[in-house]
Parts: sequence; structure tokens; C-alpha cells
Amino acid sequence: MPASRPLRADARRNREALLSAARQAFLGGDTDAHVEDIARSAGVAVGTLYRHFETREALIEEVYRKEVDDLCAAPAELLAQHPPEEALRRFLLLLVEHAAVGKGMSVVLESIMATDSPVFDEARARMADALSRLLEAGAAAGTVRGDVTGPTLLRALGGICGMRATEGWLTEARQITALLFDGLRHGAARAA
Amino acid sequence: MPASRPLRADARRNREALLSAARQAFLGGDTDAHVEDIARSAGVAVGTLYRHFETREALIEEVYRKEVDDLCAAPAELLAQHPPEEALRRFLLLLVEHAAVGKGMSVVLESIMATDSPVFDEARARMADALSRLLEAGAAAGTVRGDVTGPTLLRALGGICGMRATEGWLTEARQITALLFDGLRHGAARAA
Amino acid sequence: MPASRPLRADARRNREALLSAARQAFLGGDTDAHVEDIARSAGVAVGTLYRHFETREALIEEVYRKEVDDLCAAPAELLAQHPPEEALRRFLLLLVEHAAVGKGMSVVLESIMATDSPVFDEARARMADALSRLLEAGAAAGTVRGDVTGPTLLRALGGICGMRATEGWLTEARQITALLFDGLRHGAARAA
Amino acid sequence: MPASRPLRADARRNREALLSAARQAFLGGDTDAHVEDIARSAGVAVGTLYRHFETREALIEEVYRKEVDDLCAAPAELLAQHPPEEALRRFLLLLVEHAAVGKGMSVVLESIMATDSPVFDEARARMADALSRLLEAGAAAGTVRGDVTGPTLLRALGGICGMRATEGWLTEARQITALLFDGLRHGAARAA
DNA sequence: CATGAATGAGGATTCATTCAT
DNA sequence: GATGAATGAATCCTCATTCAT
Repeated sequence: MPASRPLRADARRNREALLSAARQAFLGGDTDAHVEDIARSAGVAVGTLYRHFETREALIEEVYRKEVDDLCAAPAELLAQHPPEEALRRFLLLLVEHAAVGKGMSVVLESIMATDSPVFDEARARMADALSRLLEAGAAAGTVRGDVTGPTLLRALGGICGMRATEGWLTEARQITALLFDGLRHGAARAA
Repeated sequence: MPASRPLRADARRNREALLSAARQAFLGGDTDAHVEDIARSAGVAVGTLYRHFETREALIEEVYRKEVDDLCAAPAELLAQHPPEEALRRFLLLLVEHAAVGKGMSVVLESIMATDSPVFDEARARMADALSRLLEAGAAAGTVRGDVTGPTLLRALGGICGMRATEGWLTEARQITALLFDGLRHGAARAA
Repeated sequence: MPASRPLRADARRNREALLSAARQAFLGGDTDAHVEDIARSAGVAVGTLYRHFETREALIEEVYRKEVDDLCAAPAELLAQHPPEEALRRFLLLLVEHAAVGKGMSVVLESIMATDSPVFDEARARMADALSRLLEAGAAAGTVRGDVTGPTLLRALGGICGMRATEGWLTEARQITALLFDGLRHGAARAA
Repeated sequence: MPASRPLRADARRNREALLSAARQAFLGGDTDAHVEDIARSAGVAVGTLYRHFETREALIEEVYRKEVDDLCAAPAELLAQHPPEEALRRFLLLLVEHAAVGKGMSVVLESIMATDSPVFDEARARMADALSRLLEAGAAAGTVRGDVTGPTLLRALGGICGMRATEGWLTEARQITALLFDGLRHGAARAA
């Protein structure tokens, strides 16, 4: 008997449906989404939701974890294929594009940084680590200033990616990301 | 009955007490503060709160309006006494310092930008205007890039000022503000 | 301003109505009575119930406290007017009669003794004290055995007064009370 | 299909395991034990529980029936070997000792008497019968008063055996049982 | 005007029971 | 027969808002 038996096919389907429905809701901006509604739009009853997730918070946490997992795979690949400076630039833009296609990056970043909630501690830490790695590689190469840390940059990105409501926000978001990137290179000589 | 009769002295006192209590609560970070609690800490009953403010949201809105009023006076003065670039730099730092001394700038900016709520529409617009004026002056002088707008910059500042919970807050905030400022100058020649 | 301002007339009325409705429900035997139902039968909404009583348990506790208050006044009076043995006999019968007229003594005693819940700790202690006083007086007079304590006797009474469901239970209750009383005297010489 | 086909060996094993687990739970004092938990501690799933017992109540009922079965065998034996008065005394003490060793007599008696639930009707009746037989034998012999019935005595015993939580449990229980017994003999001459 | 009591629509969570696998 | 996932009614409690005093 395995430590944690694989779920029955229909159970797994429901679990996925729940995560997907929650993702739709939370990342779509409705951070107060009701469990009842999430369950309903997943096509199951609340009881089923609670069978899969101990509490409402646990469900949210899982949604965010998955989202962050996806994003945190990128930096390693980028660093393998580009000079650090370029890898950083691309990752920053990746976050922005990701947010643009409604993949919910905006809410993820925003939630991660705008609250002190321990619920997001892990997600916060992992995103900051991803950025730290890029910053450190750039600093080591002398092309990015070395006095900016991952957590700090993460905060700024939260502001950028939180720009949901605006008309033409992708343009704006790209722009200010470039601004930040310029700032990061600007002081390279001075602050490294 | 005049559009807005002057309030009796005690009524005005209550109104001020309520705004002050709400400010304490909201800007102190408890954005879910209960009306009952706010009323109590203002030394009045809920009924009085509702006599002065239509709804809970109206009270919040008023708190933010006042806060933003204070801040929006600064750009004009700064522009009168400094070259545009320096005025912009000082205003950005002013926001950060303001947030630093617990005057609630962080929550103001964060709330203004992180939500789509029409409640903050006006506050958002006025802060963006203040920044626009500074950016335009800098662009006119050729020392600041001209392709960044007030609303866009406001978003980025929201990210910075939302850094409440972290250790070493002020240092990080100053740093990233400098980063942004560098970015704003960096492209001056190119983008103006 | 008094330490605890007297309640407004209508508020007190509601409070009484709630206690009365709860009494009806709990002492009537429905120990799982729903707050919603209690509120409704008191003619108020749940919110009102919760304004007067912090939790469901707090309400129950208050009901029991009042009930026990009433009963615990009796022993002192009885001892003042009768020899201890007779006072004891009368108090035992008083409990039984009290239960008989639907005044809820049965559930009170039962709840007090059949659960370990700390909710009833105080009520339990006071009832036991009342019995202790009577037993001790009787023991001192040499007419009641001295090796039975209040808490012990309280348990036995719980069994007797719990006889709700039976046909003709008052007769039975009186009978077994007499039995106990006989037992208490029987060993007087031996155990005092 | 015979009225009650003999169960397959493994089915019977499950049934026994369920009864045993339920016994552990209910008689151990957790009268609110969840079916899921009972099933788990019996090493089966809920579905299996429901295959053997129509409802949660049916399971409880069965547990109590078995417990009472065991106890109701005693009076006949005791009467065969002792004078009625002594048989009664021994049976009363047997109940107490049984409760003392955690065999759950306390909960059985308490549940049987403290509720009106028809679930326990049969158990109640059989226990009362057992006591009636002893009382009648004693009355016939003239050593026990004849005006106390089984149901009545059963109630009193419920109170005694409900004394679970107290320090010094067994001592108190023995004592009050003796008290009752004394009361039963006390009036023998008078009431027979 | 001020008070604070009353309202009542939710909202998260639990658990006996059913039924597809 | 056994499993355990799914159901969903039921329950306690919260809190913005209204309104009698």
C-alpha cells in the first residue's frame, strides 16, 4: 500500500476541476470567492471541496503554489540560454506577458506582496528566490547593479503587474518594466 | 436649506473624531475594520457614524481623499523651488518617507492601485495627475523620459509603498525608488 | 455613569424573552435546541440573541444559573425552620416537586451531573454545596449518616429527577426519594 | 432467501469489529462519535458499516443491546445461589463494579434513562425486568420493601452510575448504592 | 442629533447517508 | 461484499445597516 494511494479517477477529476474553478475565481480577481460558488462551478457540492481541501485557505494556497511553480521554472532555463542581464530582462517581461494573457500573474504577485498573510509565505519566498538568482548572476557578470535583492524587486513587480484595470495596460506594463530594467543596469558600475 | 449647512460644533467634532479613528484603523493596516469598532474608538455610536457617512465605503473614501489632498499639494511647491528632475526625485522620496512614518501612504497607494473599486477612482486620478505634472515638466526640460505617464508611474509606486511588512523597509523602498528614478532619467535622451 | 448601564426597556424585555425561550427549550428537554429556533420563539432575530449572549453556550449557562439560583435559596430557609433531618427531607422533595411542575429541575440536575462539561461546573458546585450544608447539619444532629457528601447525593438525585419519560413518574420519584432518605437515616448511628 | 442467512466469515468478522469499535467509542463516553471514525477504527470503510447497520442509531442500539444482554444474565444466577436480598445487593454492586472497570455500564445506564429515545426502549425494559425480578423475590421473602418497581430503581441506578467524571468515583458509587439498598430494606416491614 | 438595539442575509464548515466504482 | 468519494441540509456565528427610543 503506497504512503498515499493514488486517487480514484473521478476523484482526481474533481480535484482538478476544483483547482481550476478556484483558479478562475481567485486569479480572475475575486479573492473573496465563496466556497459554495467555487464548488458549484466545478460541478460538485461543497462537501467534495472539503474532502479535497481542509479549508478555504488550503485551497487558495494550493492554487497559488501551482501558479508559482510554473513561473519559477523559467529563470533556470533563461540563465542557461542567455547572458544574465538578458535572462533577467526576459523574465521580467515573461511575468508581464503572463499577466497579460489572463494567466493570473497579476493577482498572484499582488496577493503575494500586498498581504502579510503567512499563507503566501512560501510562494513569496520562491518568487523572491527566482529573482535573486537572476540578480546575482547579473551582478556577478557586472551588468546589473548588485545592491538590489530579490524581495525588493518582487515588490516593485507587484506594483507593475497589479495594473489590471487600466485601458491598454500591457503597453504600460512593458514600459515600466523596461524602466525598472534600465534602473537596474544604470547603477551597475556604481553599485556592483 | 443650504446645500451644505455649517455643522454644529459638536457635530463637526464627531465627524473629525470619526475620520481620525477610521484613519487610524485603515491606514494602520486593518482594512477590514468594523464600523462598530471605528465608532467606538471615536467615542460615538454607530448611528452617529451613519449620520455622517452614508456607508462604510463612503467613510473610507473620505479618509483616502484627505490623505491624498495632503500629498497632492506637494508637487506644485516642489516644482516652484527645484528643477523638474529634482522635484520628481523629491516627490518620489516624499511618498516613501511618508509611508515610512506610518502616515499610511503605503496603504493609500496600495488600495488605490490594487483594486478596481470606483471608490478610489478620484484619489487615483488626483495622484496620477500630480505625478503627470512632474513627469511632463521633466520631459519638457529634457531630463526625464517623456513616454511614461502618471498612471503608469503610480502603479509602480504602489508596488514600492506596499512593502510594509518587511524588515528593513525604508532602505528597500528608497533603493527601488532610486532605481525607478534612474530608469526615468536613463531613457531621457532616447525617449523624450 | 453606572459601571454597567441599565438596559433599555425593550432590550431587557428581549433578554428576558430569550432566556425564557431558551429555558423552555433546554429545560423542556431539547438540549440541542437551535439558536435560530430559540430566537424565533422569543420573537427576535438571531442577531439579537448574539447581542445578549456571546455564544450559544453562554445562553445555556445563564439559563442554568438562574434555575440553580432559585433552588439554592431553599436550604437556608428550611434549616431555619426545621430540624436538619426534616429540612433535608423537604429539600429532596422540593427538588422532585419542582421537576414535577415542569420547572425543568429534571434536566437541570441531569445536565449538571451527566456531563463533564465545565459549563456546568459552577451550577454543579452550588447544588452540591446546598446538599452538603443539609447533610452536615443532619450529621451534626446525629440523625443523618455523616459519610455521604453533597456531590455524591447530587448524583443520585440526578438519576431520580431524570425520570421524565415515565408514566406516573411523580409517584415513582417521591418513592425513590423516600428510599434515599431512609437510607440516609438508616446508617446514622453506624456511620456518623 | 432465508430470513437471516448466516453471514460469510469475513462479513461476520467485520460486523464484530464494528460493534467492538462502536462499543469502545460509545461506552468510552464519546456518545457523539462519528460513523466515519468508528468505521476507520474497525478497519473498514463507512459503506461496510452501513451494510451491517441501517443507520447510526441502529448501531448504537445493537451495542447497548449486547451490553444489556450480558448484564441481564446475572440476576437469575444470583437468585439461584443467594437469598433474594443478598442477590439484589450483589446485583446492584455488580452494576457499579461493571461501570468501574470501564465496561461502560455508566454510559449504558445513563443513556437508557436520561433519554426518552425509543432507541433504548428495549434495553430499558429488559434492565427494568431484571431489577423487578430481584425486587419481587425480595418482597416475597419479606426482606425488601414491595412498593418499589424495577423501572423506578433503574432510574436511581442511572444517577449513581453516571458519576463518571468524579475523583473517587468507585467509593462514592458503592456508598450510594449501599444507601439505596439500606433504603430498600428499611421499609421492608412497613411497605411489603 | 445621538444612542445602541435589532435585523437578517450570508458564509464557512460538518457529517450522516448514498451510490458509483 | 467492500470501498470511500460525493452529497447537501443543517448549524453557529458575523457585521453592515436600519430605526425605535
